Amino acid sequence: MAILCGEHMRIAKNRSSSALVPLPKDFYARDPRAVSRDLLGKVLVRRQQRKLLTARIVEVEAYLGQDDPASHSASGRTLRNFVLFGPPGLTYVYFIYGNHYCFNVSCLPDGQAGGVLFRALEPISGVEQMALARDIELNERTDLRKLTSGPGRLAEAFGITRERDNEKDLTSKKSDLFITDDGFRPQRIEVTPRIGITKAAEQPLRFIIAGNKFVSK
DNA sequence: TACATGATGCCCT
DNA sequence: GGGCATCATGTAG
Repeated sequence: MAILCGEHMRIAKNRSSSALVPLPKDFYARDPRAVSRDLLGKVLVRRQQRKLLTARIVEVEAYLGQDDPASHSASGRTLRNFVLFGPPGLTYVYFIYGNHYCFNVSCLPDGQAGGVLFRALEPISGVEQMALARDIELNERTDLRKLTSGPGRLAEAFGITRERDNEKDLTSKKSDLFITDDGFRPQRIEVTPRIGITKAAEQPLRFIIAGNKFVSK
């Protein structure tokens, strides 16, 4: 597949003999800004039957919790957002605009609300499965950004739904959804205001790998 | 029980 | 660049 080229090819080869290890709970038990920055360049992994879907994290947003007016946890714990108040490293998946799921991970120690929204990924493996899930025809002219560039798109490409994945432990070795470190380090990270919000819209809490073409917008 | 709204994406112009 | 589908959720009444 053409997507496996350059840096990705080298890393894929280096990694092929070692096991895929989920990032530990400690990684997520920190301020969402620190987690956001350190998530850039890591790899989201989905085990799906016999297939392995992997993609590099290139764009995320930090949501700070009860002091952040734009955060779902701003007005306290509810049936929808309870995961954000619980232990770190758990998925928070919600349904939005009657159409899309958004995929987040809880941060900070148990009892403190906060999380990171995944906004864009760069596919590494399982591109055919992602295209199938997104109902996109795959050929030499396909713009691969349509697969995973945007929060709703990446959730669909990875088959992430609230029913299936909410409150899932991303740090468990048994999980079919987790994040791993393959050694890749972004050259440069940019920080910008968050996308699509009205409250606290000016705060620089969106983190992107500079120059990566899979970043949304 | 009713209603307003949204951490989006797609299609049309 | 703008309009709009579509529904789970939270909150008001």
